[in-house]
Amino acid sequence: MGGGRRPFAAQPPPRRREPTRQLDALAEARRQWETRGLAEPVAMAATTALMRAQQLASQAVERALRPLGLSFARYEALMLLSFSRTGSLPLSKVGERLLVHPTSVTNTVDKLEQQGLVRRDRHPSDRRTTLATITPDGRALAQRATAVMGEVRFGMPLDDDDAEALVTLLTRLRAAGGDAPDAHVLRSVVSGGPAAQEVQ
Amino acid sequence: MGGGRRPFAAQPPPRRREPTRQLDALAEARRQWETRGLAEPVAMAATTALMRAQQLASQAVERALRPLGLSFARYEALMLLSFSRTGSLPLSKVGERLLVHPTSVTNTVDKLEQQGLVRRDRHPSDRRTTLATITPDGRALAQRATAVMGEVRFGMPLDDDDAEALVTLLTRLRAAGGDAPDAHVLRSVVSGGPAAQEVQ
DNA sequence: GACCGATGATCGGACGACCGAGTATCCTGG
DNA sequence: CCAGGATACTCGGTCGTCCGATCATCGGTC
Repeated sequence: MGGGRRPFAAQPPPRRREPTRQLDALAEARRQWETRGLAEPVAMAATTALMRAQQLASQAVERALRPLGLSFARYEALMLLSFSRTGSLPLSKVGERLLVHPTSVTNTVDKLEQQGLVRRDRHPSDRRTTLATITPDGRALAQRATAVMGEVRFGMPLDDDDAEALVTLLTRLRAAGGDAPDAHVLRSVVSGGPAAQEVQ
Repeated sequence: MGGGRRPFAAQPPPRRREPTRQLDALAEARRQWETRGLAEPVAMAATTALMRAQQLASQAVERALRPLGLSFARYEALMLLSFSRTGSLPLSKVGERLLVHPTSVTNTVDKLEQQGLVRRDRHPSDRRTTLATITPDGRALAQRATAVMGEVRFGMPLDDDDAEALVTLLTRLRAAGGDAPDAHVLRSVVSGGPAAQEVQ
């Protein structure tokens, strides 16, 4: 993280080293692709655009969160816990919701635990599973972080209309591309809708 | 990287451990956001969708490239060099085009060099700069990799129409969000800033 | 009740990207 | 000609993610 420019006002421009920008590297890449008759130029353009856009948003978000001692990954985990009824979830559940690898969850929770924002508890009945429980400090910080995230619009420079259109396209992408269900079980239980209820 | 599911056929489903999917964690997050009246729900949804989508595409791409011993970062660098007239570019140029931090370029070129795909040369006139030069092996591998990338459509599950729409939106995002022109203006203005503490 | 395939979490290792610093080298204004 | 700032690259350290493998536990089956 550390390139691009912070898209949003809020802060005074922090003097930092960054990859100097070129006019449009992506358009240039696409031009090359088409000129040379390489395969799937549109997909190529879409993927590279996707990666750059994510990079930009991610950088903006990480930058906003850093003063609070959080990363986006940890912030997400914290919010997830704060949404749960009891303030705690099995690590496996966290990974499932956040779509990250089990080892990443272990990692993230390690950090949050060191920071005193989360605690590890035993699961009452299943001794394999560990529960991550948000602490009062964790809740407090999550709230402050959410305020900050709102100020920078989550690193999303588009206005709500465009952002909504983006969500539509990306939802389609995720659906087509593998964000697929192992959810048969889950789904039937929860009463059919894609927008499932609170899963605990 | 190992989450999601590989959206494309090509390989036989490698039995691997992956974050088990849940129906739509993102829709759920948004529901929570709106229910609780938190700030900027649309931006939140767009950013999280962007990150997941990138993650999916990235995983698909990395997975396709791995058998060739390449990562997407290295593949991009290789293609960039292969597009240049002489097959070599200053490292700074590479970073600029690929929008990555100088240290990342050093890193990437180190790896490519170890693999014998790229060579480091002296710049004829400027002794500060190092040229990365693609080797014949590098060209050959880049070509094979491009074929593979075509087969998996660069990890892009959308069809060309949707992909094109996505490119349009993301281009707007990048334009609005900081993929901005070169920085001389900004630079000069910034000099007065006190120790850049970007506290909000 | 014992077996054996799933499941949950962790460890060690690898990558990519970043930041902060530090060393050369260029270049320009006085 | 030289000082001082800009530029190019590199090193050391952090973070997040993934993979492969390991260990304990669960749970269904025979």
